[in-house]
Amino acid sequence: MRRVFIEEIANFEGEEVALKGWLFNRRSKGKIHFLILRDGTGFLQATVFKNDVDEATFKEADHLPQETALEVFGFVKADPRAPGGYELSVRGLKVISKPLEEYPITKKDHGIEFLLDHRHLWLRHRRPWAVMRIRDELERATHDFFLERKFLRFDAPILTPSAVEGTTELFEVELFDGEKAYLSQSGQLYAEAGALAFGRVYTFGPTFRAERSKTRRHLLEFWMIEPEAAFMTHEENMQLQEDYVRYLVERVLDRRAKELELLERDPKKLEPAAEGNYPRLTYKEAIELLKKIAPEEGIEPLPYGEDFGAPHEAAISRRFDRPVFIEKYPAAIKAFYMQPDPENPELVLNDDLLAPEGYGEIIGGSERIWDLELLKERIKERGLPEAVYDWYLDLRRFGSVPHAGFGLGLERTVAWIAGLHHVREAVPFPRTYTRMRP
RNA sequence: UCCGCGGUAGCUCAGCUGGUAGAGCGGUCGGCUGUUAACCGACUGGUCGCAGGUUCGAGUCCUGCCCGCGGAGCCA
Repeated sequence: MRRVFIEEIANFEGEEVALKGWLFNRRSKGKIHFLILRDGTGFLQATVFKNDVDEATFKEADHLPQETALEVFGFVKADPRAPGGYELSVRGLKVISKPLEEYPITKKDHGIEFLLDHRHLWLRHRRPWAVMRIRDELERATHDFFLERKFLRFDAPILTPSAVEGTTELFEVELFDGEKAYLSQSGQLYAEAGALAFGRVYTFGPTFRAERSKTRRHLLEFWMIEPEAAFMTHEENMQLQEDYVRYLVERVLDRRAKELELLERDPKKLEPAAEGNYPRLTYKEAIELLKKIAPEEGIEPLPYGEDFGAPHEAAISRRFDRPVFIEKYPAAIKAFYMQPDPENPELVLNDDLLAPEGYGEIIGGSERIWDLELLKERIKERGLPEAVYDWYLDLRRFGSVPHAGFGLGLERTVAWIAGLHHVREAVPFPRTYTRMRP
């Protein structure tokens, strides 16, 4: 008998098959038991009729606890009463293992604290199932997109000697004899080295920020995709970002419709993002827009020269049906390595991409300073230790070229596309200011 | 770090001006031939976050601490 997976069950209508998985839920109706099975690829209803199986099997099926591991044999039937349109008409079953204790996650009413305490088990349930499959799709789409564009996958180190931007808090790691290293907060500087070696690269890896942040947009450990390309201009950088995000959304709409439906995420809200034509505001225009909409959004307008807070970003992003760029910020509030705008050296050639519906920033990018003297000057101005950037300055000493790149936060992108309230649901085992377990 | 809210059964919560600890869900057993978080009946279930104080008496009032949740700042 052929072993099949729930995902492909429709291909086996009328056939007798074997299914290996777990009991997700059980309902009984006298002479029929309904077993809801899961096998990782999906969820399927199995019916056990009294007349279809021997007496012992019928009785056993009515007493299987939730999360029993089992192998089920039966015929695949199309039935409109079955969720998903197909069900398994059971002829026999074999228990592989029974739970030793009562399974803690029940059918309803759990708070987020309890669920996160049991994240290792919660992952078996519908919502995490849908979210993780969307995350997986975004990861695969990322590799496909950059492969098509001839970007080399380039892994940046995780243990690093110092901060990239010198501002954010770092997690310290003890090496040998009192020597210290830090967990990477960005692969960007290394991606720049890669861009000058391979032309176009992207990193895809974990990054760490030791910030005592307690918001729906922050994790201590998150995954970032950081493309970097030699000779790429600010304009081309923004176009690449738009193409990339568009591609991600298209892929999820195309291949993860079922998961979106399960999450009650309306695909119509994502369709504009799959079309492109992302609006572009300059920092100055964004400040003006905020002045206009502040009263109805119930926020304070922002004086020119200050960086947007979360409520400002949310307010701006709510005005558009698709992601919106904000470009050319004042140099003073941005990182040291950003290239000045030739039209106004007070500004830099950078951009943030804000996801709609109030989700806010998912990308930060810029053209990088490629002139050695200017870069040295900026490092000095910010009071950063020049010695640690010595190798980075080498990139400007030997065959320096204009180049640009950006970083996309994976969990924030998953949260937006899947319609989640908090990024902690966008990663299998979230690490936050208040949570390190399981 | 700051502001706000909370911690009572395995889970989600109620518990009024202080007076013998409650419900629903879950679990177990039984019933039911199409359930959709099924339904019906019975049974099962407590260190009221921790420590101290006030009181004849504290889940309830007071003080301190711990933990969590929501938000801010910082950022992707």
